[in-house]
Amino acid sequence: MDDATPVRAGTAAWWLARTEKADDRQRRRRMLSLDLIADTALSVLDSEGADALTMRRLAHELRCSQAALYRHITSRDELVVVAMDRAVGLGLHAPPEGLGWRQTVEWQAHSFRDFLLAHPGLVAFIRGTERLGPSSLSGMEHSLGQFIAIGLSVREAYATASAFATFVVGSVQFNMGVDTADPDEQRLRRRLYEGLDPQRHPIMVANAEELSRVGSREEFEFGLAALLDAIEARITPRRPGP
Amino acid sequence: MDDATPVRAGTAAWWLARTEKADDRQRRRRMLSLDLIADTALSVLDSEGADALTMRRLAHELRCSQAALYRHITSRDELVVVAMDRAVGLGLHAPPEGLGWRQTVEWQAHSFRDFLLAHPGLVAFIRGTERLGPSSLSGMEHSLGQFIAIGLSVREAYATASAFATFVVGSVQFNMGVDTADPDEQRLRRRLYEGLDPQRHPIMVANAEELSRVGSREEFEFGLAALLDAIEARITPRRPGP
DNA sequence: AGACTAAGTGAACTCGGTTCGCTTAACAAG
DNA sequence: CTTGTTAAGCGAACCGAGTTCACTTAGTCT
Repeated sequence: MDDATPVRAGTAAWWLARTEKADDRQRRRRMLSLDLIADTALSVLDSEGADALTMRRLAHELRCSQAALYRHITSRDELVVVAMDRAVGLGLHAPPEGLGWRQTVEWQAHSFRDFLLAHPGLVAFIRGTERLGPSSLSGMEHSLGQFIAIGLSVREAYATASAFATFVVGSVQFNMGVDTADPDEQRLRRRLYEGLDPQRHPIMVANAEELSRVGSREEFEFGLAALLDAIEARITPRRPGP
Repeated sequence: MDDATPVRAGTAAWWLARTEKADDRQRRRRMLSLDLIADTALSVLDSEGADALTMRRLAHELRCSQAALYRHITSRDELVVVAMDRAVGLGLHAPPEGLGWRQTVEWQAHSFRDFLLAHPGLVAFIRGTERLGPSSLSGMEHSLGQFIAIGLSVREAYATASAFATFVVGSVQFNMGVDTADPDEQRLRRRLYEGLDPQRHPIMVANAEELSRVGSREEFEFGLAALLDAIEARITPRRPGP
């Protein structure tokens, strides 16, 4: 049997296989469906985080047995991938029309970040375009169009869009679970910085107070502006001067 | 008992508590020590990935019982945090002296990325500075110094350094487990792009061939250059024009 | 009506992390 | 040297996760 090849969930091969047999499903109709499972998984994921999403919990929520779930998905890994794409399909919207490219990209970046912050359970599972479903690629498509329209090559556009996605994901992942605006958290961070070896970390010790108050949003805005500036710098030389 | 507060491993509070009682350890000497455990965990992590690192496996490797591990570590979470800091302490080196700021930062970014690629098991556990141990903060300290030296405020320097770290982490995390240079992988990606709905993804369908060949390194270099350019622009706002 | 097959079930199985009560060994004081 | 104290370590369990298996149920198609 040659189809025993272990196809990792979310890979290109996997998505191909899934879309190919998508129509075969739902002929025998019962209650359970892939979408229903994905939606339920998503609601658990959002309300109680990644750890709360267990097969038992999901089965209980759907009032079916655990084993029944395996008729629609082959593993928990796959479940997460499907739920992720569903979330993206539901939660990621196209940017408003009529904005300039810079504002559009900015809008997308913020929108993507807000989306991830709204679904903290998903962040850990995010991977690159190789692991995204069709829904997840829509935002990418839009970015590509924008970047190509302003003069980047297809290749550059892809690298640029990926860089943005990378940065957004990194930003959220990097600051997962820590509320940098929480005064208690700030105080702890200050004490941590102050307690470092002044020989090895002179700056952090000296500026503990100030550093403890820099939030994750500040860092995000800086990086975002930097990427935008870089694009601007890259396309303006080719523009006919004023 | 007020110290029953659940202190999450890796948080500022946790590191403070740990350093405070660090000297109490190792008085009664036996075979096991925190460093030994961390080193062993690391070697398992590096050679066989995050999933292979189980308490049973670790105990077997150290030829002790699982329960013995809990004399030094209170949970698997904590184990990972400790191992991480140990890895950073061992694997992250200071940049060579005498480079300009731009080259230094570039060196650091590449060094950090290479480090993460060399320890793929660690990436999933990376969090922001709030969750880093003293060793992990050394690179940050160096960056801060550089950025302040070239004219950024402490606050800006921190946001900037964080943005770099964020981007590096995001880049590795985003492309975890996918070898973009692998021809098979490229072929699959191309087929995936080609198979998309041309209505919704016209650009990706039309440029499937080209897109499938853009690697993760390309994206990384673009973003890195962008961040560096942004700093340059920020510190030389009004350079006397030619 | 009967064969076929997908959907769903309940009970297991395996393998994680973690806890419990116990033993062992190092040290300090008498 | 003995003895009390305490940290280090042990074996065996416990609990909860993902997954599989043999089986039943209910549509669908001759």
